[in-house]
Amino acid sequence: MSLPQAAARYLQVKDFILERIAGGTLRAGERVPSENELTRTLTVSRMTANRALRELAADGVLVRVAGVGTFVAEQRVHAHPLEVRNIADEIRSRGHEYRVKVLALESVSASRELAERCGVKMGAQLDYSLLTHFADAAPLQVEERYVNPQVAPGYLRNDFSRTTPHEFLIRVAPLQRAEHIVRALVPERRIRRLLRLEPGEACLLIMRRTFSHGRIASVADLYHPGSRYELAANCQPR
Amino acid sequence: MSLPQAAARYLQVKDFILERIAGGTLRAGERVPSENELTRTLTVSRMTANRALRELAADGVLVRVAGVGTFVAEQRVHAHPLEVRNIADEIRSRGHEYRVKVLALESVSASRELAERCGVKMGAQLDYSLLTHFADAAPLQVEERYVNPQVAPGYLRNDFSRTTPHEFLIRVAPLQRAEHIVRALVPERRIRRLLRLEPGEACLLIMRRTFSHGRIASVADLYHPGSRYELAANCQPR
DNA sequence: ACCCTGGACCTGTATAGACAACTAGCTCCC
DNA sequence: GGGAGCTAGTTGTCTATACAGGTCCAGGGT
Repeated sequence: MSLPQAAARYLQVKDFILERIAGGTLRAGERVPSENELTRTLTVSRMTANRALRELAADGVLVRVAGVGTFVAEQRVHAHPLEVRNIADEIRSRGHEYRVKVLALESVSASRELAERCGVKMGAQLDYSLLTHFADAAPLQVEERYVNPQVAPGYLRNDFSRTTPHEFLIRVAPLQRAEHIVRALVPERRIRRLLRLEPGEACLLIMRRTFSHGRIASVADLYHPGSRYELAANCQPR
Repeated sequence: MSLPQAAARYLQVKDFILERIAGGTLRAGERVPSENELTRTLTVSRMTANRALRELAADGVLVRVAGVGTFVAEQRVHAHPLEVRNIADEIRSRGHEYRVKVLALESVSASRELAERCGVKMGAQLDYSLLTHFADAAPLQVEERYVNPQVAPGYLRNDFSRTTPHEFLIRVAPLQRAEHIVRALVPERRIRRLLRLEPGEACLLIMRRTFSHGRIASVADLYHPGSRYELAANCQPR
């Protein structure tokens, strides 16, 4: 029986910055408040502000120049092999119209199983979303996602019609590593209906965990209709 | 005209740890000196030691457990993204007995469709094999493969009980590049029976093309039972 | 017109001290 | 014998303070 532990102050500072970037108040190239300004406005010590800015810089979110200031980094493209690409781009690049439907968007308390998968304690709050991505009129992906707000804050306030979860996460919690497990299955009824699967149609499930700041930023189950989706991957051995 | 700037002390501490890991003094799972120990032995402040260990943990080199200590992280497997590993090794490494059954092994004439997929002219001769790979008694992969004898000769004479197609091809036609397409489906009856699928069970299909000497060496369809097989892939962006 | 020097402000680093939360092991008491 | 509670050690965080070095600009001297 304990009060929800207040987030560490350096995390609050990071959130302060990340929210302003995600919300558009701070744009690429712009100057973010200096350590001393943060010390005054957020009443934290300079070392705490320093840690926040330093970690954001290490993650590539900010760029720091000694003697000058700290700036929002230019957006960098994260195209690495087997990156499951942004579903919106993927759909648009094939000449279809992209549309997303938000079926759920809320904060949930982690069950034991979920907590283990997300690397948090049981009962911790996680941001949850359930989306369907459409190519023209046909559903192409059901995305069920849990986001750790400690790592990627502000997820629930994202406007998914403009920014896909993928895009949001890349911006807010720079991708360090991703883990994929791919399975084929005939899914439960809920997913079948959302994907409008034919009876007996299979489904490609990609279970994805993304890491940022050395922690799990997000856990996603991506369901795709077997008849209309395939995953391509190229390997260049070295 | 300045003396070579001494490295920051937290960097010296990081090096101290990294050198001991590289040199074998510290092995995976072993405990590294605590912050207080480093404070004493290296005469740095605890915050400096803390920063060094914290950053190494963020990089995945160390694992820290509050109240317990700091440990060298277990070696991360650096599997090539979506490299489909040798199925025999994969089965054996999970503690199962590997067995293969050769269902067909012959030379065939390429149909129009097949010729296109294999990058040869219609009617060209291709080596064909149909194998089932077993883990203990259960089929884990049905492998249907076409090999271009111009690129990888001698395929039909291979002893598959000793050398998997994968191993053979790697030896005969050095792998230059691989192309994968992954699909989920409920397969045709022939595959269902070979994989002993439950009614309505899905199947993970990996369609693989390997390139050698700039040409397509082999085209393979790898069918896996959805309930007993999953594909793992990790991405380390750089 | 040019230089150059100070000061203001910034990041980068280092330290000492403090408190919290957690863990493992020990002791003590029942 | 076993459970409760204490304790030492560990990580995690926060603060106040200090100094070094980089950058930029304004103002003054040449």
